[in-house]
Amino acid sequence: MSIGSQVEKARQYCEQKGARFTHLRETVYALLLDKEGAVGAYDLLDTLKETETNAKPATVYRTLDFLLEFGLIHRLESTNAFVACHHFGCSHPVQFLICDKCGLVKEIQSEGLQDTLVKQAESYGFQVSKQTIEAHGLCSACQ
Amino acid sequence: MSIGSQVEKARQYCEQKGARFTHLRETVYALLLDKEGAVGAYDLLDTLKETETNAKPATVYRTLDFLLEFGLIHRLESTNAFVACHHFGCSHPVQFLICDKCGLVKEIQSEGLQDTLVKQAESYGFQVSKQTIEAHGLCSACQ
DNA sequence: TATACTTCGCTAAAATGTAACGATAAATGT
DNA sequence: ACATTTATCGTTACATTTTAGCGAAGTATA
Repeated sequence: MSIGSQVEKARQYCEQKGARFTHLRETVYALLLDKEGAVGAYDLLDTLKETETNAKPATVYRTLDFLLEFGLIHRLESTNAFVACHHFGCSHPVQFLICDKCGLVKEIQSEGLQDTLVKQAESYGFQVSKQTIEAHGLCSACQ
Repeated sequence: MSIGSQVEKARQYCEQKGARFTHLRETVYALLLDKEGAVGAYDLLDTLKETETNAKPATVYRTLDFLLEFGLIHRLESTNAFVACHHFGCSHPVQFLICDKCGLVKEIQSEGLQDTLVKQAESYGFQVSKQTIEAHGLCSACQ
C-alpha cells in the first residue's frame, strides 16, 4: 500500500477516534512509513528538520508519544527506535524480528507466543499487562 | 543461597574461564544480588560510591559490560536496568516477568517460549541469534 | 626483570529522553 | 459571533543513559 493511502487511512482512524492528525503527526508518521526498518528519535529529528526547521527533541518525542498512544507506531525497546505500524486498529500485542545486518523490521502477531508467555507467567502467579518480544538475527535476504 | 556463597561461585566461574573477578566486579555483582529487582546504572553508581568513592559512570558501565559478557547479570531492555543472574553457566535464553508495582524481577526459562519464537521466525525465513522477552504486569503479591 | 596484556581512574562528550511554560490554534457552549 | 475551555506547539533548559580515549597502575607470563 502506498504511503499516501496509508497516511489517509491513519487520518481517518484518528478522526474516528476524535484525535487530531495534525501536520506534524502526519509528517512524522509518513517519515516512519518511508523506512524499511526502525528509526531513532534523533535520526527522525534530523530528517524532520529538513521541512520543519524549528523541530526540537521535544517536538519529536511528543509526536511519537501521540503516535504510540494511538497505535500508529511501535517502539523497539532493544534498540530505542520507532517503527510504523501498517495495520493499526487490530491492537493485539505484536512481536518483532529485527535484522541486525540490513535493519529490516518484520512485525508479526503470533497468538501462540502471546499465549505461551501469558500462561508461563500465570504459572508463577504473575499477571501480564504488557509484553516485549523482540528477536534479533538475520532476515532471509541477509543470511 | 546467600550472597556470599553466590559471589564465591561467581569467582570460581570466572577463574575457570580465565577472567579476573576483581574487587570492583565482585562489589557490583554483590550489590545487584542484594536487590529484589533491577537497578539502573546510576542508582548502582550512587550505591557504589559509598565504598568506591572515585567511581564514575564509566566505572559502572565497564564493570556491567564485563558481568554481562560472562552472563553473571542480565540487562532489561524495557527499563534500561540490570539484574543479577543466579544460575549463570546454564546459558539458555531467558525471559523476565517484571512487576510494575514492587519492581520484582522474576527470571524464567521457558523452552516453549524460545522454541515458539524461533519457529515463528523460521516460518518467515528469519534466523534468530538473540531474543528479548520481557513481560510487565503484577506479581502475585501485588495483585 | 622485561614484556605484553588487562584493568582502572579520569575527562569529556555523545546519545537519549523529560519538564515546564507561555503562545497559538482548535473545539465547544452560549 | 463571542467567550471559554482544551489541545497542540515552540522554546528553553535540563536530566538520564551511554560511550570514547588516554595514560597510569596492576597482573600474568616468559
